[in-house]
Amino acid sequence: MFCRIERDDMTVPDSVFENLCELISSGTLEAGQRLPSERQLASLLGVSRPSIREALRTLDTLGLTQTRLGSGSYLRENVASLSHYFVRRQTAKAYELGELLEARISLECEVVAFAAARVDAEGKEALKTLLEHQEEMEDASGFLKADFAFHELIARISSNFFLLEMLKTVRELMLEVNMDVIKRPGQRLVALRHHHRIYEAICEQDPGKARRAMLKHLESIFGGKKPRRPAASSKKTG
Amino acid sequence: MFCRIERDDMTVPDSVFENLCELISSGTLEAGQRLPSERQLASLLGVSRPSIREALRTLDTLGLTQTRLGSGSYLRENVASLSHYFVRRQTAKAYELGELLEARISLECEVVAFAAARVDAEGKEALKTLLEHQEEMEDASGFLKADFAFHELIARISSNFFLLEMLKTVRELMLEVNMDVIKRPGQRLVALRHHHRIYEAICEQDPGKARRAMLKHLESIFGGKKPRRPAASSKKTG
DNA sequence: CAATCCAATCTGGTCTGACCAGTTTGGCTC
DNA sequence: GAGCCAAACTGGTCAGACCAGATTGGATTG
Repeated sequence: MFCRIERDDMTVPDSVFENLCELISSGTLEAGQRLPSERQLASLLGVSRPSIREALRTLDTLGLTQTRLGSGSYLRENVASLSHYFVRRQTAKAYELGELLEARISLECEVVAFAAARVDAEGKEALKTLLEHQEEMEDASGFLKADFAFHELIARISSNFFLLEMLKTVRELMLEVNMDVIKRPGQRLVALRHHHRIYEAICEQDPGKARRAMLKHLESIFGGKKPRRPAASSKKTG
Repeated sequence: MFCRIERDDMTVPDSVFENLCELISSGTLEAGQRLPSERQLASLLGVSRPSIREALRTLDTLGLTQTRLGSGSYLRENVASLSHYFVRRQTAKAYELGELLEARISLECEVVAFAAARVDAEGKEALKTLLEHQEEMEDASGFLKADFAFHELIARISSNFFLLEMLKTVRELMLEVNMDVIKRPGQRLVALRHHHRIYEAICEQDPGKARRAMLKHLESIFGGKKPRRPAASSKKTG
């Protein structure tokens, strides 16, 4: 199961890191599962504990694992998210809300267009199920969760995992704002209606329509907060 | 200059990390500059060397610093780039070229539209200078560099640093492909002509035109390689 | 005097072994 | 059977040592 791969140009912790990455990507370790203890890993890989710790630190920094004192290192459920990276980096650089919003709108519109072009029967069915599920949500938190799921599913249907990750990152960075927005009275009904329009456009496999529906959705939701957005669609002239 | 900040819920390396981040973001340390040695830092902050090493490892992982054996840890010039993060993570997850290409096209088109809407006289002047500089480039490597600079300047003019970072990441991940493409005969002249069109559209502050010019540019450049792109612009119907 | 070379001394890389502080676990008590 | 407590885990931190690559400055040499 474990074997130490040695490359000349690589430090010991780096090679340990690669070993662990392989274990993760190969599926030997499953989401949420605990990794062997530092001492066990050190013994198994034939290196010292500090080297293991540095490798684990890298995994932690990249958001692949989470380490709990006295308990162990656990594989994160959501390996794909970039947010940890950004959160850590915010110390060095913070993004303005306006930028995030703009980025989100840009990405969502692109992604939904791809989704509309690539959706299949299964995808339509899944979207419909999610939509019905969201309608039943009573509390703001549950609604927001369903909202995330809806947007994420669209991104998955788009089949572009790079855009998916970017979008996920933006959304997670905007978590608080989303929570504020969703609590506004009447907001949920509006959001649901918009989601239905987006869903319909995707079902009709009409990228342009889907894009416009998404744009309208996001602009209406964040309308009160937008500080600037002079060129959202492609036909305006500054 | 240095002081150890202690928070209960934070580990020693984490607090060291924050300290160093502050030094970086405050500008006390400049790009390219060498950090104090591990032993010095340990002594200054009153912690052990392993703790310092873990903090430095985090900085390295985040791409903020670069550590050279026997020499020291240096602040990276390009602190904002995400690419290191991705490169490291590729061990756990790799993106397909098609996805990257798609993401790049999406992002570039959005960004250039914003740039066209927000450009000022200074920005136009800078673009022109870059363009003239690129025309003088003889070798493929230099041309590619100038190409990067042109696209990056557009992203900067767009004033959205989040999109800028994403785009930068995509571009760096596609570095090899770009190199291959730029070596094709006649490719450079075509690229230059397209760049001129984009430049003109930005100068006219016409986001739609800029977007179309950019789309044409990228699709023509990567045309031979594109595996899929059914919904690039906003008016097509799948 | 200038260029060269080499050794002292920096730097990071790694290991050992120890101790502290939380968490988990299993057996003991009630 | 439920609750509790201690032993045996786990990660967190430290000290000190040694190796290997990089740097530097003085001694050597042209």
